Amino acid sequence: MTNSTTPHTVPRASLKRLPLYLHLLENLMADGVEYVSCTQLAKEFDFDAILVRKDIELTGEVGTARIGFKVATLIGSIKSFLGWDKEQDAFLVGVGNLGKAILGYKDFKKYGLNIVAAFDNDSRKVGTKVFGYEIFSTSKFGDLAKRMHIYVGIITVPPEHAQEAVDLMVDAGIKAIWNFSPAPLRIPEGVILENVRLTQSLAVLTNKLKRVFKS
Amino acid sequence: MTNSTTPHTVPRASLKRLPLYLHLLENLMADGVEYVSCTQLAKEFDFDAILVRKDIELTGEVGTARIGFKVATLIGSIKSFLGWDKEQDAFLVGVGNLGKAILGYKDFKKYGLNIVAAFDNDSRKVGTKVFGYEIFSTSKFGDLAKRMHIYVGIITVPPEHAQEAVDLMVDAGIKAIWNFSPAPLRIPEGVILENVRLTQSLAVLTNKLKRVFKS
DNA sequence: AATTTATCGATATATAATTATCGATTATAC
DNA sequence: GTATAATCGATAATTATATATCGATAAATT
Repeated sequence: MTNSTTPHTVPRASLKRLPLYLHLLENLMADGVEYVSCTQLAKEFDFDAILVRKDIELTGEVGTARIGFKVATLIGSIKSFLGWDKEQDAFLVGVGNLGKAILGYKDFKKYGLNIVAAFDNDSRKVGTKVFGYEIFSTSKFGDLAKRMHIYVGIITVPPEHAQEAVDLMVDAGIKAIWNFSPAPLRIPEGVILENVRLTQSLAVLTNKLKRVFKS
Repeated sequence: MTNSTTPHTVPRASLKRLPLYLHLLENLMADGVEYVSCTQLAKEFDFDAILVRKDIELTGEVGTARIGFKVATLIGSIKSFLGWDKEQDAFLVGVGNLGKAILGYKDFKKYGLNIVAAFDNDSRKVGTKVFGYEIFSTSKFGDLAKRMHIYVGIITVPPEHAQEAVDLMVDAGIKAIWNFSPAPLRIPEGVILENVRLTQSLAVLTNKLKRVFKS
């Protein structure tokens, strides 16, 4: 279950495929399926079976020939490997359209992320509630983060305020930042920054589309 | 400006870096900067300068030694390479929290994506307006898409309805699908599918965080 | 019980992506 | 004017990632 031979560098690509497997495995589990092979998993995603096996290998899980992996324990291994087995509390800054959408998405809890409060600069928003979350003034961020031992911050502010939000979070002892703003951000050594950039994904789409129309 | 030596396979990673450069270049342009070198660009993102040069090479743009690239023409080359120089009309299906957030994000137009209408199954939503977009019944999708020559579809429905949305779009002649649902989707040959999976990004974040807390 | 088949883990190969090297070029400093 | 330094494009080397091969193993088939 635990992995004693974890390599120093986990391929980012593998890390991104594991949630896909997990999602499918949970469906299989719900359907009462007990065992699954890499071949089966691979078929679902049009991946190479060996690729899936190597990804699973990262989690430390071992399978049995001709049978595959036990669905229930594999789910546990992947969750544990991703850090989704124990809940991480998080604060969100920026209650605009995107911030609201994230607050409204209840499933993050299944992925170990528990948003506990939201913050905004706009005094008209402060004090209101969004999907059950009270909106606090950003001036309260540091105090509350320290008091509640929050280490994860989510940034959904407009790009021109994104660096401010980062600084606020860093000062408050935030260790990992999930950033949805398109601005390039500066963070000190030791703080983790993970960006969600919609325009990057759009770029891949439109570039491919361009070539479709060309041919 | 145009690129006669485009390789068959554009590295996806390059495609995702180009919008980063573009964003920065537009800021430089606004500041009146005329020329920029790969070294400068690389410094902004903590990339290797050679990596940036190779990415730019893909767009077909050529620079001059000791000077670099002309900001204005480089912006044009990147936009053209990404297919962002001419507008693509798009339909969005699924006006929930995320769908609304995307409808409210006006900047996509800058990236060549022009959302023209939104669709939802929920009869209570049909006929209402969200950020100026009228919400249509999904039953109207095919007709309107064909009539308006729409080739791009955006999926922001709950995962259990995502495949339906894909089928609807494919039947309507949609060529490229930008999918925000976490469900694994089946598409026919020739249709482009680009997924935005928030849980993948979250996986990278939490896995890194886990290792921070371990050490 | 022997044979076949699917799948495993381990190791090796191939492909893709990134980084390094090098000669050429052009502004800046002397 | 000549030397110096920065940066280019092109090519080579390195590293990372994905795929292929192979013996071992365990169920299914005969």
